[in-house]
Amino acid sequence: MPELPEVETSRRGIDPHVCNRTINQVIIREPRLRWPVDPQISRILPGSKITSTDRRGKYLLIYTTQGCLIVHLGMSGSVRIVSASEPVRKHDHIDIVMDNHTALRYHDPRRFGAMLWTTEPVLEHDRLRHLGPEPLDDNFNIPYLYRCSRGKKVPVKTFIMDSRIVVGVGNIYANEALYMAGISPKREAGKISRQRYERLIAAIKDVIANAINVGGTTLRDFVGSDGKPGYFKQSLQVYGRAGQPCQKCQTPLTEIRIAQRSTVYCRNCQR
DNA sequence: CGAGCAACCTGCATGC
DNA sequence: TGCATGCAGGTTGCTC
Repeated sequence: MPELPEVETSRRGIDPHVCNRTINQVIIREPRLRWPVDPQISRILPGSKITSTDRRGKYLLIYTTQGCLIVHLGMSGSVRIVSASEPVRKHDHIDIVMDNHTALRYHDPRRFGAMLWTTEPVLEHDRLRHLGPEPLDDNFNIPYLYRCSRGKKVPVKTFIMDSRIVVGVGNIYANEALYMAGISPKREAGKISRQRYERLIAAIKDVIANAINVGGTTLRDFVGSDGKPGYFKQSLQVYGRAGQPCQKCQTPLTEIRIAQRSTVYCRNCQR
């Protein structure tokens, strides 16, 4: 479910419901996420106030007067605002209960996600320290990406999915951006010209910005109902379309695996 | 050091 | 109907 646009959509959805609320209780039903949830937070957080939310890559940041919760949704995680009395479903692992009897409820069947706690400067946290620039930021630009790519032997798809290079480009958007840029996902990152990286950067910024914008229109549903945003499916050009004709040249789209991830591309348009 | 890949989990679709 | 298999939007941390 969650790539960067979904995380941003979630953040925007919960923000007005959590900011300036005081935390009454933290209920940890299942601490075994990607990393164990610090049991101390059930003691520390009650009484403190949520001051703001932010996002770094796919990490959702919830700042409080005592420290910061760093939330990752993994492959299957979601957060939503519920009435604190709403019955829990399977995989509702954590509730942050607030003073108006609502709760921020964390749900994650596969438990690849995380909820970390820090009282240190957040961006220096071990999980965030090594992250590359945000894809929509101006410091994700041609000189930067071109320089990073030199000498890299990995396929360009693996390269742009590396969070040390740029954050937030997951499997879906990597496939889409490479299609938009006309670059084969298999091509060696270090052997791609500056000009072609220019196209690729534009494509990455475009696909992510569009997904965030569309996500915004279904924001209320997303938060209220726990449903998938469902926005992207219509606009996807290659992901999940193996065998179907390329929209530009009608060649059937090819599916291969790169670094164990499903990769779909047009072998005619993408070189 | 970089590159490749197994591992962490559950749910769901598919095929026998 | 039941069971085995393979796949899924992410990331870390092993090996070589």
